Amino acid sequence: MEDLIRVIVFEDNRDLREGMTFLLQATPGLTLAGAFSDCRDLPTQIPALQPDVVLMDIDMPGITGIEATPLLKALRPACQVLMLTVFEDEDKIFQAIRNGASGYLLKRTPPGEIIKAIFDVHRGGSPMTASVARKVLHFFQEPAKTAPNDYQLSARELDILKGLVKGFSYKLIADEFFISVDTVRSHIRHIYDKLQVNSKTEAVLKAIREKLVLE
Amino acid sequence: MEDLIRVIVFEDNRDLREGMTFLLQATPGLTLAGAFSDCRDLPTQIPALQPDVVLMDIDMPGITGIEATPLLKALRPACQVLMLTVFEDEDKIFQAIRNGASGYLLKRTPPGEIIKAIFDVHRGGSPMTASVARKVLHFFQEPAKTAPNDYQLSARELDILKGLVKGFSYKLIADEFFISVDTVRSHIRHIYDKLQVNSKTEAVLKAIREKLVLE
DNA sequence: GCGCCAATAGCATAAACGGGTGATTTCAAA
DNA sequence: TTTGAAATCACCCGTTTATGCTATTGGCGC
Repeated sequence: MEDLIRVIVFEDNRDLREGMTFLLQATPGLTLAGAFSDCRDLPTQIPALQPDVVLMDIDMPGITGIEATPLLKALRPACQVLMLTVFEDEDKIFQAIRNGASGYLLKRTPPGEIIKAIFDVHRGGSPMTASVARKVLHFFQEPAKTAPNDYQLSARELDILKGLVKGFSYKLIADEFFISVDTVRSHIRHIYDKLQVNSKTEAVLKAIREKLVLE
Repeated sequence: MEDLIRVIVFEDNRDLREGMTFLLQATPGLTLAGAFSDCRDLPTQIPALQPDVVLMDIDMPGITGIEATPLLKALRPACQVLMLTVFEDEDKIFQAIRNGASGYLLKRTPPGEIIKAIFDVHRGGSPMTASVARKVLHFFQEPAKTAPNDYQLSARELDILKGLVKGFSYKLIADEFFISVDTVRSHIRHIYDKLQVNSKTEAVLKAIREKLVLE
C-alpha cells in the first residue's frame, strides 16, 4: 500500500535542489522520487518515476520549466505541477498556468509553506503566493479598465452596430428597428466615419475587439 | 503616526463576528474599525471608519457581500476587500473577483492564516484558499476545453478564413496568396458550407468566437 | 427664434459578395 | 489502380454593400 506522495524536483541551482531534497526526505507523507538539474530526460524520467507532484523551476538549461510543463502533463496528466521560481512577471505566470501548472510559489516562500503547498496541490488545490494571485485576479478585473466608447457613437448608431455584430444584413436591421434600409445605410456611413473603417467586417471586428458592444 | 491596518468585518453570524473581532483586537498591527452584521449602512460607515481592509461575508441579509463590494470600492478604492465565506462555487468566486475583491478565503481557514491574509492583502497580495485558486486557474486552462470545434477546415481554407478575420476583401486575399479571386470565392463557399453560415460577417464572428483562428 | 445635430429617408452607381455550375490538376488513401 | 478530397480557375446572375449627394424633421441649447 502506498499513500506517500511521490515528488520530483527540477531545479538547476545545486544548493537549492539539495535543500529541497533534504526537506522532502524529512517530511512524513512525502517521498522523493527524484531531483534533477534540467528537464532534458523528462520523457524517460516521468514514466519511470511516476511522480504525483513536480516542483518546477523556470530558468533551467535546455528546456525551461514553462516549456517542460505541457510535455510533462502529456506524459502524466494526473501529475500536479507546482512552479517554484523567482519570476513574478505576468507573462511567465500566465504562460505557466496556460501550460498546465496547478500552483505557483515564489522561491522566497518558507519551507513549511512549500511542504503545505505540496499537500495542497496534491489534494486538488492551487497554492499561490499572494502577490502572484493578485496578478491573476487583475486579469479578471481589467475588463473595466478597457477603454470605453470614445468614438462618440450615438445611441442609435450603437443599436445599428449591435445589429451588425449579430451578423444581420441591412434589411434585417431595418426590420428590427422599423426604419428603412436607407436609414440603416445612413447610420452605417456615420459609423464607418467614426470608426475609420470601410466595410461591415472591419466595423464588426473593431466593435468586438474594442468591446464597443457587449457580445 | 498611524501604521495600524484598519479592519472592518461584515458578517451576519454573531458568534463568528465576535470571534473575528476578538482575534483582530488581539493582533498587533491591526485595529478593529468596526464589525457589522450587514452592509446596509455602508455609505455612512465607510467614509466614517476609513478601513484599509474589509473582511466580507457573502450571505448577509439585505445586500450580499458580492453586491456590497463594488459599492465599497467606489466609496474607497484603496480599501482591500477580502471575501471570507463558505461558498466555493465558481459563480460566486468570479462575481466577487469581478466586483473588486482582492482575496478569497473559505471560513474553514485557521485564524492564524486569516490574520496573515489581512497583512498579505494590505501589502498588495491576493491570498486565496488553494481550492478557490484552482477554480480560478481552470478558467485560464479551459480554452483547451473549448475546442470541440472541428469543422474539418482544410489548411487552405483556414488561410482564407484568417484573411477574412483580418478584414480583407476577396481581392486582397487573392493577392495575399497569389491566387485568383474566383479561387478565393470557391474556398469561401466551402468555408460557409462547413461553418453553416452565409456571409462574411457571420463567418468572421464564428471564427473569432470559437477561436478557429488565432487573433 | 435660430442654429446644430441626430435620426430619418431617398436616389444613383460601382464594387463586393453569395450561390449555381462546371472543369483541371495533384496527391494520398483505399 | 481507382477513388476522392483539395486546390485551382472560370463564368453567370442577382443581391448586398459602399459611397456620394441631397433633404426633411424634431430636439436641445443659446
